[in-house]
Amino acid sequence: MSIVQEIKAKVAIVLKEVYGFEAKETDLTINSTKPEFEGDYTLVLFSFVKQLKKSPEQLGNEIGGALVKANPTLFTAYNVIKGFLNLTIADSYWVNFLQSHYHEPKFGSRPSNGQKVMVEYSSPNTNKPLHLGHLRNNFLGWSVAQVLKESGYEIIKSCIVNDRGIHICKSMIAWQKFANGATPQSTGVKGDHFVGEYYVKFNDAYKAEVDKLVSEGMDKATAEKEAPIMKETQQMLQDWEAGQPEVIELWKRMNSWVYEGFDVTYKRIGSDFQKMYYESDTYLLGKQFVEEGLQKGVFFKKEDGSVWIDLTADGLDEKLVLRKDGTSVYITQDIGLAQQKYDEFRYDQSIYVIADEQNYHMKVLKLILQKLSKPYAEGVYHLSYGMVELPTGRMKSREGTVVDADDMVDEMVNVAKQKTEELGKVKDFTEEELKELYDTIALGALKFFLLRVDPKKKMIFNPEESIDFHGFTGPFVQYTHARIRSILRKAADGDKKPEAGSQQSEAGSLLRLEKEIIIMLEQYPTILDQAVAEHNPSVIAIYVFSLAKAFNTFYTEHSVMNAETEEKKQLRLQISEMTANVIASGMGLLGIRVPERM
RNA sequence: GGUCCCGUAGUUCAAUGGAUAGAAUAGAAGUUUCCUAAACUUUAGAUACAGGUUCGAUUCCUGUCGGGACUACCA
Repeated sequence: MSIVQEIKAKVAIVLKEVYGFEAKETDLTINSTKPEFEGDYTLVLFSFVKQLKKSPEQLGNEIGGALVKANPTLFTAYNVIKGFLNLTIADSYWVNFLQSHYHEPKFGSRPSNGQKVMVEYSSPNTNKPLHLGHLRNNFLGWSVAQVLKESGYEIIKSCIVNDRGIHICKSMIAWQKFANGATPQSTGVKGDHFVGEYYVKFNDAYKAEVDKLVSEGMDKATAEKEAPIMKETQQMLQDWEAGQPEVIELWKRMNSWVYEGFDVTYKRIGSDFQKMYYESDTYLLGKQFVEEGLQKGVFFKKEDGSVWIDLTADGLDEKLVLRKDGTSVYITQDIGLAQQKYDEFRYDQSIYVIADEQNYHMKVLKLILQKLSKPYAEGVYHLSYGMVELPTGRMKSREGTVVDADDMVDEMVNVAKQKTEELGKVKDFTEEELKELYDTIALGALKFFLLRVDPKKKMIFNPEESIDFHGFTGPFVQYTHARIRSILRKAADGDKKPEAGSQQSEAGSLLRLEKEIIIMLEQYPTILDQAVAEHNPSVIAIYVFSLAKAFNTFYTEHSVMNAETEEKKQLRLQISEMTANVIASGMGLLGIRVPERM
């Protein structure tokens, strides 16, 4: 039980015994006490002033007095300011907490709760390389999965690859026309980038053809349909669906280039999946549900044979689920895939990490599944995240403003290398160690940058200002960790190691900065609960930064190894060790490694 | 047109309806015979606008203004 829960329980007892008032958990608001007041935690009194018909001051004094009297070892003091009851927790409580947990590397993790959650994320198209937006998706999906895992859920990470469709055929047509048989091997270009180049070439050629037709007097809409290269592409899609061997072979060949490229990127950024789905396998799956929906009266058929669902009662529109030619659309495929995932894994919850431009689509998907009475419908959760934008607005591939994922990582590694060399603190590192350190710092900076913002909100990335290594950043937290590890190494080298429980209550009263850190450490499990409830890793990033910041302040103010007494030294070593552990765990949940030295 | 989201320091981000709206960065001024200065300290700077609900509103409601997404027999 966290200290806040404990305070709430004690307050509830007092309210009942003194006033005969049954307080609900939600009636009680406990906040951290503002630094300008005396105390650690604060009970907000206004909410039951009315029911108890007393002034806030009187109420505060009565409750405070009763709390201290009933729990003299937990509360040592209280004061009332306006409607706020500030409570001071006994130092012995904090020291006791520290001594029972400082040596746990996995403090905060929970045992299995038997729930199974699928997390679908990344979901790339095989016609172009990953960009900055994909990185946000990948980091977010991976991190949310990891946070859930740490909290006791069984996790299956999955990925649906959009490997077919008109956009894939565009790269294929362009390759046929312009490549002269070139390959990633012959050109030395990474496979996904190689294919992406032909996607760009298609668009250039297409635009030229449209412009030409328009200049010959055709209107734009017609020209866009009539451009020869587009007609060829559509023909190729039909050939693909018909299974024409040459087209299939080219498709496989080009996709395999892309996968080789993706593998490199995924490995580098730490994305992994237990289950891959390919749209080429799943795009026909949903059709059987059309019949089911018609029978259940959930769907209806129009005169032309197309099938729809009426969602106007739910505030949405009519939505097509089957074309008049009998082929399925995107939403139909998603229904099929949801069923296939459920058949295979029997999940309790299925999280889709998809950008917020698809909010409407995902709402429709869940509604349809509910109306079809699917047992898994309620477990469908759209983890909607905002787009990464440039200061000038959205990234547009046509305008060449897309920030490429591989380039981004490369650039970060270069900055990390340059910075590290400037500072010259790890001159004794081997080539290998240096390489690993640069990667750790570069990805730490990038992941922290993308995860520190609430996922729901769109965020702006300015390529002009490269991602900083100072302040509210990954490297700041990593640096703090390295500093602490340095102290702990020195302590281990020197005299005896600290022993749990041996110094209880001998360290004297806690200094303000010591207590501040212990209070924060105690809050870590509560922070994890919040991250789970909100599907939001940013609360961990913010927390871990605050903790590192608090430690740095403490570190400047007080010496660990040259503490005033041996007892203080042991206490501070315990604070240091636990802070390092919690930083490492929290960063680990963000997918960020922490170095021993930097 | 309809549905939804968003407007907080110069900039990028915080704030379960709670105390004097927090950080970071950029700006100004400082700190290194002492555990890593990728650090620390001090300073200045913001809730788009107008109403309403409330003991209390950045937060909830209404309206105005501004920005964005979605609204395809594309995926």
